[in-house]
Amino acid sequence: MERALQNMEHVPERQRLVRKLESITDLTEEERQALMDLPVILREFDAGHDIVRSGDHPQSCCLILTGFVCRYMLLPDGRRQIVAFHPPGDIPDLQSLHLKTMDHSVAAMARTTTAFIPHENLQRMTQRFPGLLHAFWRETLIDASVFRAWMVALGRRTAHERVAHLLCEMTLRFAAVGLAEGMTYQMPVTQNDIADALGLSNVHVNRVLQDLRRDELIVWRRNTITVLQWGALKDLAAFDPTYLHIRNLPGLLQ
Amino acid sequence: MERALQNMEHVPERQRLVRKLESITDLTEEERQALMDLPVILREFDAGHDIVRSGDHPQSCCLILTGFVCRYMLLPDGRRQIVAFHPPGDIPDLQSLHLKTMDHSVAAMARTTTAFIPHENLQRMTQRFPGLLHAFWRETLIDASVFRAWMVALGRRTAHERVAHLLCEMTLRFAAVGLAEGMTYQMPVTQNDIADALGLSNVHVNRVLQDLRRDELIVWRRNTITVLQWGALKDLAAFDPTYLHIRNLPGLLQ
DNA sequence: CGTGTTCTTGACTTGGCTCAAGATCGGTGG
DNA sequence: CCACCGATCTTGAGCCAAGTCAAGAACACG
Repeated sequence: MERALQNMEHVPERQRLVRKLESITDLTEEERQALMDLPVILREFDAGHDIVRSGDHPQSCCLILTGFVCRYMLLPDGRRQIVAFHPPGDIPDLQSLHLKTMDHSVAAMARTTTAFIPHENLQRMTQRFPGLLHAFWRETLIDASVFRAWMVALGRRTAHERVAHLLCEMTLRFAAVGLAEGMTYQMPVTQNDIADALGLSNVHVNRVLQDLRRDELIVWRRNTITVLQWGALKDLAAFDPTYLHIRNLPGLLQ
Repeated sequence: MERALQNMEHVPERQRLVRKLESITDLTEEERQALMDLPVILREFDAGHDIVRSGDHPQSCCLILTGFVCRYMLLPDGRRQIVAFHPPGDIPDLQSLHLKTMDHSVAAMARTTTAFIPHENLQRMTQRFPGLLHAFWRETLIDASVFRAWMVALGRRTAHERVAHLLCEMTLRFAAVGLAEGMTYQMPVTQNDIADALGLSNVHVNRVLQDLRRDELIVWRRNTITVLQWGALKDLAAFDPTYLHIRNLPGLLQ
């Protein structure tokens, strides 16, 4: 269930953290090495299981190695709002370094491998490498920037625009960590999950997706998404990638 | 229009920053002093004017000394989403330290005095006092936490719940920086602004507010808000203050 | 091949929107 | 001190985007 990572294990997966950080900031060779050498605990989670729970006081942060994860909040009567999605390379609860009580939960959307990094190891590393401290701060700031973009979607976009916007965002984020092949990527979410992320009902999400498929903007079969007409999708969403603060966007996706 | 702050000027207003940070973290005497001694540039803004604009590359952060400020984003067709409100003591664009391009704007909602703090001064101070660096990081993390709470409101709460939730939040935040007298505070926003913050129309906000007044949960005349029935408002909003990460909440407001 | 999950469809409902007009408020200048 | 004017608030009527409910189809997986 839970064990320390051995040297040379999961190297490509761990590099995704480096790649993620390098998509938003500069790292020195030393910093890259420090990240790869960070002692972590491996844990696996099945789809639908919570990785961290609202109210917890975590002692470590979880890096997603494989799989897919969401963060969500529940109202007392069970209404759910998904506030973020996280592909591999992300650390969804980085904030727990400073905010001791979790105000939301993190859940696996598919079978997920996580590397738990004890807070003390992170603290020690950021003391030694202030550059990494700033990289992590920057990462949380971009997190917040994405929240703002979602707020605009939730508050002021129509259902069609919201779905298109989410698809644009996820396309870029998967591409940024090297998990897209051209315009195709794997995102293991149900229409219900999309609904809870976009403040819609599952029925309505279904109808919107049918429209997008009918108009041949996307293909979405099982967990595989392909964007057929990036320009049209971008226009529909009024998508402006500035808020992702990704450097060196792939040319295709400008 | 714009000038350097003189010693001994605006001391109570500048202390609000200290007070704000102390509502969420511990400061040493040295850190408090460093904050008070920080060289800044004073600027005044009239209601409705932008303080920072989307697309800008600011070289300083703006501390709100007096007045009231919002952050907002616009869609190409003019739809507006307000993503945050900031009473005095807040630094709404603290993120510009790391994210060079503003992805949203900051606007004055009433005549507002700001203290612009050059990035280099902030950098120097946080190098000297790592505790302040962590305080500022923490502040941006709480910012993000508030965004998440707003996302839940925008995505999953009814109009009545949204309005009640916003009122609960603002009551606590004004109280935390000493700008509330009991359950009364001054918040210079129009019903239109509330609508743009909550993803509603101004007409509907008007009707909801009438309900809240009829049920004697609140009084709202001009810019003065008084919460008459904190318990009932809290229940209606299903308000849980955890997400504000405020230490030592006033007992009244538990 | 059976079973639970996810997707799809239709029929109906509704919360909140739009439009438009009138009332009220607060600040300004004479 | 009052008259005026633009901004804000209020009200009513009609509408529509998206929700709810419920049942059936397709799918994935053991």
